[in-house]
Amino acid sequence: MPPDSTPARARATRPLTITERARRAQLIGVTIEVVARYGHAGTSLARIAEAAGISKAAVLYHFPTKDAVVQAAYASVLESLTEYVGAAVDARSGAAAVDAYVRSLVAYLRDHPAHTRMIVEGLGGATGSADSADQAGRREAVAGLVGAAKAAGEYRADVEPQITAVIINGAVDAIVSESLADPAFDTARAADELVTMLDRALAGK
Amino acid sequence: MPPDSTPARARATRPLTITERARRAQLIGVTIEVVARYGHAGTSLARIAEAAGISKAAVLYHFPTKDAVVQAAYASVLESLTEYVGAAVDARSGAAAVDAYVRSLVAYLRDHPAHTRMIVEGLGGATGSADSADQAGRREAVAGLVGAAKAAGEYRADVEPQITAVIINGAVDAIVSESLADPAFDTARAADELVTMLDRALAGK
DNA sequence: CAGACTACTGACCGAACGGTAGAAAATCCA
DNA sequence: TGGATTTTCTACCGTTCGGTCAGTAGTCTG
Repeated sequence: MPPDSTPARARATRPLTITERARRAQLIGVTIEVVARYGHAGTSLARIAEAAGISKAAVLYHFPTKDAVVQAAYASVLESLTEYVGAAVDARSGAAAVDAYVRSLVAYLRDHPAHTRMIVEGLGGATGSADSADQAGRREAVAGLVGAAKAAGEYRADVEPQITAVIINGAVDAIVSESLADPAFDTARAADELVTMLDRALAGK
Repeated sequence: MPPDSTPARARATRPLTITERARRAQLIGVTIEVVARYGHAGTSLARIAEAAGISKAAVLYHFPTKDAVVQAAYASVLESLTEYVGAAVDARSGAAAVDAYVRSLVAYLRDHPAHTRMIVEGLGGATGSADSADQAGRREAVAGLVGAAKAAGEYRADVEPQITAVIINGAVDAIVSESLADPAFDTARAADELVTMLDRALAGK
């Protein structure tokens, strides 16, 4: 009997049961689906519980609040995406790393529509995430890539990494959003086109 | 006594009173502010009414539903923006029109922060708008501009208008969003940078 | 001045929200 | 087997939501 007044797990990093892990994983999974389907505003505790086949109270037994569930789901998606893109980017350097960033991001999001919808929702949605911090981190990462390509002499000297990063991220996001709105949109071709444009615009002399 | 069961104005295009016009305009104005400040999810009928200094019922006297108020506000912003950008674009042709599109859009949104926040909110928000239709229209418009520049021989022959339009819109939106998150961000410089990049990437041989 | 119409209020409604309480299953361990 | 612990349930609470309703000042008109 630890002096743990909290009814929900959460406290003092107890070992975490098998059932606990399984339920958490399941709840995160269904929450991703629910947010992808109904949007942030349409994601209620009741809906998550129903999708998981348990009661609202059971959900709140595993997570302290509804927001905690959504945030965990969001973090899960972000981690998965970051790992995927990170692997692709780390395998190259210079301008090739920037190209890999564009292509892997588009590829990942094409292959994981639910994740994509959740992230797109989350970018606009207020509740769920560290939003602007995430975005700033992403910009810095890309700016780092651009800066490296510039330092390697592959990009022109007058390229401004921060601004370029904002533009690249915006272009990639637009390609992803477009493919969500119009499934017939050829994302791979669009990614190729973007890479070509970046090469012509940034490479050089 | 026309067979008009609807309590709210709305029906049969009656002349529309002075007070009516004034209240409508006021409600649209405060709704833009409220959405800009609290987001789509945080915009309740009560909040709109309070901001306008009248009761909820009074708001619903002038508009049939809450969504109608939000939609009217959204349409108002869109119309204003479209007019501004349209004027700038129509004054040029070819590649210069594309440049004007980028610059005027960034300029307008820099000068109207509340409008900007409402639009950015609206793009992600489910309730308010014809969202995807608006986006598609916007893409077509820009694709038309790109196509014209291409036909005029200012852009390379292998430029794909649709994909290019998606990329341009994404880049512009990213610049705008960035300036919202970081007021110190130099949007005019970013717009210049983007225009330069587009010139290098698309202009052609 | 009577009646109609405009513009509005406050009180209220049902539904949905996130979250809590207490008891009941299910499971584990001695 | 039996007591403790984990996991889940049903029932409920308070709040907020969009929206309705009956009534009422004020104004305009015949």
